[in-house]
Amino acid sequence: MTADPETRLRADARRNRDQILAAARVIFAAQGAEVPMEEIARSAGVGVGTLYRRFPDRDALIRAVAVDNFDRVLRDAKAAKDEESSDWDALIRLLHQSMELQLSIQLAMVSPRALAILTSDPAIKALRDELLEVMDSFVQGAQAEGRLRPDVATGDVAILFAIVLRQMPGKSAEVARMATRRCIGIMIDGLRAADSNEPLPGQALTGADLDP
Amino acid sequence: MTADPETRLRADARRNRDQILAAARVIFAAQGAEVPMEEIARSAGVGVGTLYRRFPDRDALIRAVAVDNFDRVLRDAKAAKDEESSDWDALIRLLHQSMELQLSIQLAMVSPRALAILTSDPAIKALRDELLEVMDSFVQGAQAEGRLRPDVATGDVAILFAIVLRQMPGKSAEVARMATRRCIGIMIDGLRAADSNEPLPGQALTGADLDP
Amino acid sequence: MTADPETRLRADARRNRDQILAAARVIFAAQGAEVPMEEIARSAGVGVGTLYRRFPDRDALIRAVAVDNFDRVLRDAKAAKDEESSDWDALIRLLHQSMELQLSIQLAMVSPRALAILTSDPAIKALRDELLEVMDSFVQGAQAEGRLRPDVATGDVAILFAIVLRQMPGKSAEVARMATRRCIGIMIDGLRAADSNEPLPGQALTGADLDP
Amino acid sequence: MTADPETRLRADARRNRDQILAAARVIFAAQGAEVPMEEIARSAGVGVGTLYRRFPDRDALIRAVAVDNFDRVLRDAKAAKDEESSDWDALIRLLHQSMELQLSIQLAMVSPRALAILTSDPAIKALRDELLEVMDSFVQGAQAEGRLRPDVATGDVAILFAIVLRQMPGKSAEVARMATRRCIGIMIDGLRAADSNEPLPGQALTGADLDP
DNA sequence: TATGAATGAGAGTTCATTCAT
DNA sequence: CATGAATGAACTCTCATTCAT
Repeated sequence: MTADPETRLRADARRNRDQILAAARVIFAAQGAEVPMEEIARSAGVGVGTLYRRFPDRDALIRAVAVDNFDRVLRDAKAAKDEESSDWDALIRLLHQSMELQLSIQLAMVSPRALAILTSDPAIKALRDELLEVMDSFVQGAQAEGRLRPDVATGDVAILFAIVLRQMPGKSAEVARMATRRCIGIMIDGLRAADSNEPLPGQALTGADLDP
Repeated sequence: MTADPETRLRADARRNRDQILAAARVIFAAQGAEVPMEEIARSAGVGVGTLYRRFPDRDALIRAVAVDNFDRVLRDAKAAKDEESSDWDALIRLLHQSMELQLSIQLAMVSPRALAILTSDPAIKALRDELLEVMDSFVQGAQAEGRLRPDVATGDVAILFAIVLRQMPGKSAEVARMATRRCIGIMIDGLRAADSNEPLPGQALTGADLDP
Repeated sequence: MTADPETRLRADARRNRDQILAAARVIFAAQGAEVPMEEIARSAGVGVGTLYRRFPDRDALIRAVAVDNFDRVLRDAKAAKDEESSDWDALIRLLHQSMELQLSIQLAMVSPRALAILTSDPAIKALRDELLEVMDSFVQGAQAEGRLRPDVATGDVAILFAIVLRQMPGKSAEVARMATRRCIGIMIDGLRAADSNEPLPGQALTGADLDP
Repeated sequence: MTADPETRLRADARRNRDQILAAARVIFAAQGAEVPMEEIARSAGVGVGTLYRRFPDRDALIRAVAVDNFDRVLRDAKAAKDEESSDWDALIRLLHQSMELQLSIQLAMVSPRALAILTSDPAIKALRDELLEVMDSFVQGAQAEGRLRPDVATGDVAILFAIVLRQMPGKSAEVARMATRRCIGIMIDGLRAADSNEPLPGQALTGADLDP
């Protein structure tokens, strides 16, 4: 009955792994996934050798960061489901809360390289699919509640998430945060069910439309 | 009697310059600004040396592509101003039409490096400022027409543009185009003046808020 | 308890550093300071990467070689001071002995580039100034002894050193060595105090005259 | 009876050739023989193409500059022979006068590359040999006159010339000129016949010793 | 096991030389 | 014939990854 490999790490090794992951998360979010490995190691307070012992190459590190990140968002989503009284409110809360998402997005959308890595990893695909399922329940529920416009599907909402949450480099953290909040507000108004809306072009995008 | 240096190039040099610019535009848009110079040269059908003769280094090439691009968008914006019967319509048209913008956005927002280059170039700043002025007239006009919600300013709209138009790597061109159009539709609905809107948080963002 | 960074290198790194310095010394002396870095690395038995890890760029390597070299000459000069019974003899010995000087000279006088690097480095300037001081004491002493002609100063002597010791490329080592020894002999005769000498033109050159 | 190819050049071509040669002489003397061809062309006021039409490659240009230069020195030497009343005086005059030599020296001694080119060109070898013959007559005559020390031969004197006349980069033209004159003075004193001289080591170096 | 040194492939850039205008 | 554009090999430097200490 051996446990998950990560579980068996010695305490210090464990600590190293966590520090590396935390450092990589911060650096990836701020500068993208192409930073020198040495910089990540330094910022984690370990040598490159240690980094490579834990993550055999850059891809593995990117994957680990992504898994960690999707995990957090998924936990957020489930909490929203449990704690909010309507699906519309859960959706809105997730949207407002998930700054975590920014990193997934940054990773997934900024470099074709990172994207290729992520979409080819089954563990990540599983997490993403699970997240899409939760969102799907939000979307359908909110439409049933009459609060989400009926001509969108989960894919539309996910893309809007992704788009709005992408990092805005070069703005001060202050401005970026406020701008993001305002954009989310506008987006939510655009998603709200309303008679005046002209129908959107094309077909509603489902979760499946987001694949490769 | 213009003496623009570009004008004085020999016919073949001119052709090469244009091909390089076109190739760089396509490649930057698809893969970001960090692609090997050799790849750009090859795709333009010239040797690296030629590329470097026209653009002394990568920064110069990025700048040239950006200038070219802002130029096009600015022309679009002016055409919209002249040909549409209301400012709201002009704004909508610019938004729908300016796929060109995608490249500016890609360049400006994807890599911190490209951003630094662009914001430090006065010619580009001038073009950007001019574009913001045109958009400002659209925004104020559309608000006067009662069709654009009053709690946004030009900065908000520009950021939404930027955000929505960023390339979505990894999706097929087909899906990406449709998704973008749908997102724009939702965004426009969110921008439309409506009684039901809750007020947005913070202050309306002006063009000036977009600076460094 | 010195903490000189060089002292803290791991044994193998230390060895490599020394080999690189030795190889560079030989190659710079033979071919000037513009040789491909790869050639230096190969001749030191390491990869380019190693060379660049120790010396961040060519300039740093040139500087390190120059410091090393001035150090040796300075040691020679001090030994001459301590061990010879007169200043004239010390001067003559230094002149005969300091084949080391050839490299400094080669570096300092052959390429404008190397010259610029060296004159802008304070550590090197300090060593050079210290060497000039020792030579100055030789010169003044030997003049007091009545054995060095009175119408020269340290700058004259230093320039003669520099000039005579410059490498003669293309001659066999054998011929070059002999030719240098003969030139030094002639030069010494020219420096010897003698009634028959016509006065030299201009003012005696001091060490200060050698600055930029 | 076609003339020397150079003679048949059209007037403008002739002018270009001369300008290139003059520019190259100046630049080689100041910066060595490794300067970009484009810089030479620019400074001559022609395009690179023109430079290459006249001189098929860099080696040819170096050779042409060297031939031109040896020519001048040889003319100087012959004038000295004709106009001075003793061989010693002719030798001294040549030494003082031949700043021209600086360029030959610069070319011949600074870069192994230039040296290789020069020693392999028969036209240059011929000129050099002719120059050595004239100097040889000076040396033997001056020794017969009892004014030049008997333990040197033409090779020694030529090497001293070469050594002393090499450019001193980094000094102001003012200082460099004065320093050179003073060094020549010391050297001449060292060459003067005198009882006090200790014999030089080794054998007197003849012109033949200067080969490869 | 952790560290940081060594390696070498590859990217950016320069420049000698050729060739179209 | 003059010009300056185009080419590509060579060089400098960086960084992912491996390996000795």
